[in-house]
Amino acid sequence: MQDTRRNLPQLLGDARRWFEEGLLAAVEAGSVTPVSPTQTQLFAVLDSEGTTVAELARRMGVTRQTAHQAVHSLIAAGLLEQVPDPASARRRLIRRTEEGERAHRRAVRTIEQLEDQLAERIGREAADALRAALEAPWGPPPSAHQHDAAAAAAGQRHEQR
Amino acid sequence: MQDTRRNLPQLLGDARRWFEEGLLAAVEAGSVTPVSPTQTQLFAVLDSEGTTVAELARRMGVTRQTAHQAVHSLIAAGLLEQVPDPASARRRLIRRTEEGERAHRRAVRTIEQLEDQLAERIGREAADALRAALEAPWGPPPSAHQHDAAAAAAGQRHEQR
DNA sequence: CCAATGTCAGCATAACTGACATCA
DNA sequence: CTGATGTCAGTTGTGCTGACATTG
Repeated sequence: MQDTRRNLPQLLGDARRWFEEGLLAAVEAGSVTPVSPTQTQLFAVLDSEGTTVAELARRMGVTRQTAHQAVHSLIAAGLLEQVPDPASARRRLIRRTEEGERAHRRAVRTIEQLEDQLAERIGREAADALRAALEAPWGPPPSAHQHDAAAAAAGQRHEQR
Repeated sequence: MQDTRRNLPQLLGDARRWFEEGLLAAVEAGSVTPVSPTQTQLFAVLDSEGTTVAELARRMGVTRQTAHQAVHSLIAAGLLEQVPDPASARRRLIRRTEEGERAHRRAVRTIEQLEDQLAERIGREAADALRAALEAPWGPPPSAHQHDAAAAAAGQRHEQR
């Protein structure tokens, strides 16, 4: 039974898992920092100036409540902190603590190393092509109910409901 | 702030979501077949001759129980059926029903169309390069310490416990 | 008796929706 | 007042572990 080559979405999922397993292994080996996939993503969308929970939720594509919970657990872990926004009393900015900053840098370096290792295995060209293809503007998923044209124009392929 | 370019794992995740959203939208538009990501994967690992639940679990990289549950819900939906294995009474083969077969073919076609649409948007070369890079043998995730050498020798980048 | 299989039950986690108080 | 925000629930779905009967 010819499966018309392997499933592209499945291949993508496997590839992501490859990275996440590598990252997880490295993190577990190097420290006791508990890292869930969600927390990884949270760190990825965090900027160093500080961000509100609602904004983080939008970037991750989840609800405020979900983001709130993820942030909460990371605050409990000592990696994030909440500071009042000087510009507005109702907002609270989420920032990395010292330790969170260290953990983040470590994670970024690990991912870079993984990418390098990947290049060694499948060739630098293939790895670069992979990144290039992924970075290209894919636009919104086709036939996804299209008032999203606006969101597409907004540039990202995140949807913010 | 230069984030050393975007996160490769994150890009992979976004790409997969692009496909899954497209598939979901198409399926929802075309029929009432409820499709969860797990069920998608289940169909992907199913072969037309029929397979046992335990085997499916191994292919998906989950426990028998998890696979069993996924299969169960799809049986309830009328897409799969259980038939006794003529070769062994303790085994029961999982197969697609007529309707399941149709749904599967539709899904496969949809994914192909999505891939074509992607090629239109980012260029055929980039799309082919993407697939080529993903299909290349990545090997086991690095730094997954050395007792994994055995698992690596086992061949796949699935782990089967 | 042993090993693999199919299945039932309980638990944990992570996403969601609902509701509400607060403040610009 | 309206709307956005932060937060506290409750709910659902999906995966896991534990346990057990069946069968080769």
